[in-house]
Order: sequence, then C-alpha cells, then structure tokens
Amino acid sequence: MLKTIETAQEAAFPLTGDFLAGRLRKHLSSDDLQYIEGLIDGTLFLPARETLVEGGRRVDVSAILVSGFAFRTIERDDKRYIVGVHLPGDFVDLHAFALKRLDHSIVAVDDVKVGVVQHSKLKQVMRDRPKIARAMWFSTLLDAAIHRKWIQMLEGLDAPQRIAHIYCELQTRLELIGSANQRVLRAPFTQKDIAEMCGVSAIHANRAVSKLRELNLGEIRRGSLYTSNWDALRDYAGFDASYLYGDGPLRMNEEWD
Amino acid sequence: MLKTIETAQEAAFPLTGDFLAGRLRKHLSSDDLQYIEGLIDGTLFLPARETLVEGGRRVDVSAILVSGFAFRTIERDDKRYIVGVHLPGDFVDLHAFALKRLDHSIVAVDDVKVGVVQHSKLKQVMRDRPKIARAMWFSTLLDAAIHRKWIQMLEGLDAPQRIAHIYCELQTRLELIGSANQRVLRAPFTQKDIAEMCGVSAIHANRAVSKLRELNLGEIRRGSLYTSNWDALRDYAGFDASYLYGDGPLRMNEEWD
DNA sequence: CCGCCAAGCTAACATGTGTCAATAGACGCG
DNA sequence: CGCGTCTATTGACACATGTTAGCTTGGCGG
Repeated sequence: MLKTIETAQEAAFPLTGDFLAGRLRKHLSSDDLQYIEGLIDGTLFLPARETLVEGGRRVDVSAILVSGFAFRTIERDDKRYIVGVHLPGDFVDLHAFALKRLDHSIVAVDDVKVGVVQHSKLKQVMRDRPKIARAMWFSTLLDAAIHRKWIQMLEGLDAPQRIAHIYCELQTRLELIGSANQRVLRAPFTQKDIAEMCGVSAIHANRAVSKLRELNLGEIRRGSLYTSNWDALRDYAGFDASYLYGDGPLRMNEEWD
Repeated sequence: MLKTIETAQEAAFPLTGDFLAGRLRKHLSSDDLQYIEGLIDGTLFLPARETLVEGGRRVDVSAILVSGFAFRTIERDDKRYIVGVHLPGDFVDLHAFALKRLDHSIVAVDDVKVGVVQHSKLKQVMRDRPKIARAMWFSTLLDAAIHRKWIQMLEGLDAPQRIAHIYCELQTRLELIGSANQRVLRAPFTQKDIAEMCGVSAIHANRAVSKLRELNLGEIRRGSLYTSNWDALRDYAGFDASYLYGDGPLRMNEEWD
C-alpha cells in the first residue's frame, strides 16, 4: 500500500488526459490513452519531500504522476542516492507491478498529484489488452534505457557535464509531454538534490553549477535552469536524445500492430 | 537482425533447459520454462569480442544467452562504456522486443552460445500466455533494478569498492543459476573491461585490483576472482543482494496467479 | 519588521583519479 | 625458439572531487 496514503487527500476534480500517460502520448491512440486513464482508481496529493513508496515494502497498487516531480532514491548509511527523476505523465512505480516490492523508494520533490491503479486491474490488462500491456512494458523499458544513460554519464562525465546532461534530458522529456519552455526549465531541486543525482558532494555540485555559469552555458537558480543556448549545453554534455525514443520511425502506433 | 549472423554457426545439439531462462528458473514452473525453451528458433555461436546486436539497429529477434558472458555497451567518441553484464540464462536483448531498436550494443565477452527468438512469437505470447509475458517483463525489470544498483554504486563507491561490488553481484547471480563456485569466480574480463564497468581508467582499475589484493579481500587474475572471504568482500562493497530478487516470499510462483 | 534557518557560496587542504611514460609479463604466430 | 602484440604493472605529476569550516543570502514565520 501507499505508505503515506493517510497524509494525502482525495482529488476533487477529474483528470484531463493531457499529462496522463504523457510519456506514451505519442505512442498510443487517444482511445488507448483513455483506456489507461480509465484504470485509475483515485487521485492522491502528496506534499513536497514526502515518500510515496518506501523501498522494500510490498505494494499492490502503482501510481501515475499527474503533476509535480518525483525522485527514485536508494538509501544507504544515512546517505541518499537519487537514481532517477520523474515528470508528469510518468507511470512512476509500474515496476512494482511485476516486482511486487520495489528495490528503491519514490519520493515527491515538490507537491505532487498521482493517479492510483490497482495491480488487479493491470493483471486484467495483461489478459485482455496485449497492446496496452506492451505499451506499459515499453514505458518501464524506457526507464531502463534512461538508467543506462545515467550509468554511461556517471562513468564518463565530470560533475559539470553531468549536471548539463541531466537538465538536457529533463528538457527533452518535458518537450515530449508538451510542457517545455525555451528560456527556462523550472524545477524544484536544491543543490543537494543535484549533488545526489550526480554522485558528487553538495559542495562540488555548487562548484559545478558555478562553472556552468562561468562558461555561459546556463544559470541554475533554486533548481531552475535559465539558458539561452540549449545547443551549447547539449554539446557540452554530449547529449544525444535518441535513448529517449521520442520520435523517429519507431513509434508504437506504426510498429505495434 | 543479428549483425553477425553470418559469422555464427548453427548449433548441432539440443538445449538442456538447465541454463535456459536460468534467471527465471526459480520463478516459473518447469512447464512454463519448457514453453519458453520452445520459443527458440535456433542457436548461434559467436566468437569472443564480437558484437551480437549493434546499438541503433532495428531488430526483430531477441536472444537468450545459453553459455558465455556478454556486455551491454554504449560507444561514444571511440570510448566504450559497459552498462551491464549478462550470464547464461539471461534473456539478453529482450528489451528490443518492445523498444524495436536498442539504445546500446550487446557484445560477447568470451565465446558465447545464444538461442534466438522471433519477435512475432513473443507477440503471440503476449496474446496467449499472459503469465509468461509477465515473467518476461519481470526479467527486463530485473535488468532495470540492476541498472539502478549500478547507478548507486557509481554515485557512492570508489574504484576498489566498485570492483568488489560487481564481483559480489556476479557471484550471487551465478549462485541463482546454480553455477557458482565458492573459491573462484571464473570470468573472462581484462582489466580494461573492469575499468569500463567501473567508469575509471584502466590504470586506476589496476591500482584498485592491487588494493583488493593488499587488503586480502581477493585476488583478480585474468578476470577471475580468487577469494576465501566472500563475507569480507561483500562487507567492503556494502553489497546487499535483495535487489536481485533471488528469493524470499516474493517469488512469482506464489504471487503471480 | 526582525530574526531564524535552510540553502547557497567560498577557501584550504586531503584524497581519489587521469594521464603520460616506461617496463615487465603473457600469449599467439611464424 | 623468438618475435610482436596485447595485458598488466609501476612511478610521477596534474586535475577532479571530498571534507571541514565558516560565511552570506533569501524565504518565511512570529
């Protein structure tokens, strides 16, 4: 169960379908998207910095992030490691459906709204709607592809490049769900958050942020990135968006039937 | 298609079912395992260091590793980043089924044998055998969980600890498929391979290997790890096997019906 | 409006890691 | 058997990052 269900409040208004399954928006028909929306049992609000799913716990529901940011985190010896970031439209703990318990936690970064789906319903989807099931599988594989890119990033980039890469990824993912802004990437991260995503100390993250500013690549203030030169930033980070499977000739609509 | 299909040879002998779907061995009935084995169209041999699947290419088959080791790698600017390791029994590019093209390459470490499965057959599985489909999904989610652990490892451990952690993981995974040895973990890695898994230079990997030797934690010779003290090694790396979902009360046999 | 506290920033020094250069060992091949 | 090549190893030095300490800024509640 959701650990913090008791601190959350029920939503009063309907979901729009706009951000729902935002990541799959380009990959499924609106019929299919509506079907997914129909799986949602209810909506929860969770305040910033609260834990949505505690690692190790058994769960029998999964959650779609409707608004706000969330982290995947692993704790060890009082240190927190951020292993992924999620945006509105991400089916954020779908992994728990097949794994039954998660190896990590999901925490809200700012105030978030999530849609809750019972695993029993997902089991039904597996039986009755193989195409939807495959799309959900695809969504978790996209998480895996992002994980691999982070591994490569941690293996090959220094701290300023890692920060640049993470923001480039987020910008592209926001573009894919239609909520990017050209001049600013609004995000609620502290520099400690940035440090934990990059695997460096908070102090070094600060140095790295300063370096990006000195290089005129962008200015990070209170988590938000202001830049006039995304191309230079992408170049600096060696960012290549193909791992996000955002477009090209391989969208599921064309491939999955 | 398999890029190197022309360099590979057809297998002459039948598969045993022993290592097949080795990772799922504890999670499925022998009936189900035999069904998976039945999906295999043919067998390929691939010589050491050859590429099984080239990243970016469209594929319409996936491969189960029957014998030998394989790496997942990403290339960039003539540098190779190893983002994962696979052992016999791993459904090594099942990700390509839903993704259609892979964001990375699969390369043989030593001489390998793989079983090939057509995606058209997997599509059939999605329609007709939801439980098997879910098990295959599980297998890819296990890859994702391993990716997350690598991210944490790269964010939080220094080079010698990373090496220790990787070998601990491999030992546990070998135990899970019943082919571990208590005194030696036989593996065909060069120190350059180890460096590329850890995200450090080959020279620094050498220093790290030396340090493990000095600390009496283990001796790595030609890729194989000789140790008499796995507990100390696990402790040194902060290794906790729960992310491998090897046992406990959450096996699929009990949970998936 | 004040004051508090978390977040951001800076400096100085220690450790981890990269790079270059050089050498030694292991293996394949003629 | 000896040569050449890939792998492993060592030393010296430069750069990246961690750690500790202290200071500044900004948002927020009283």
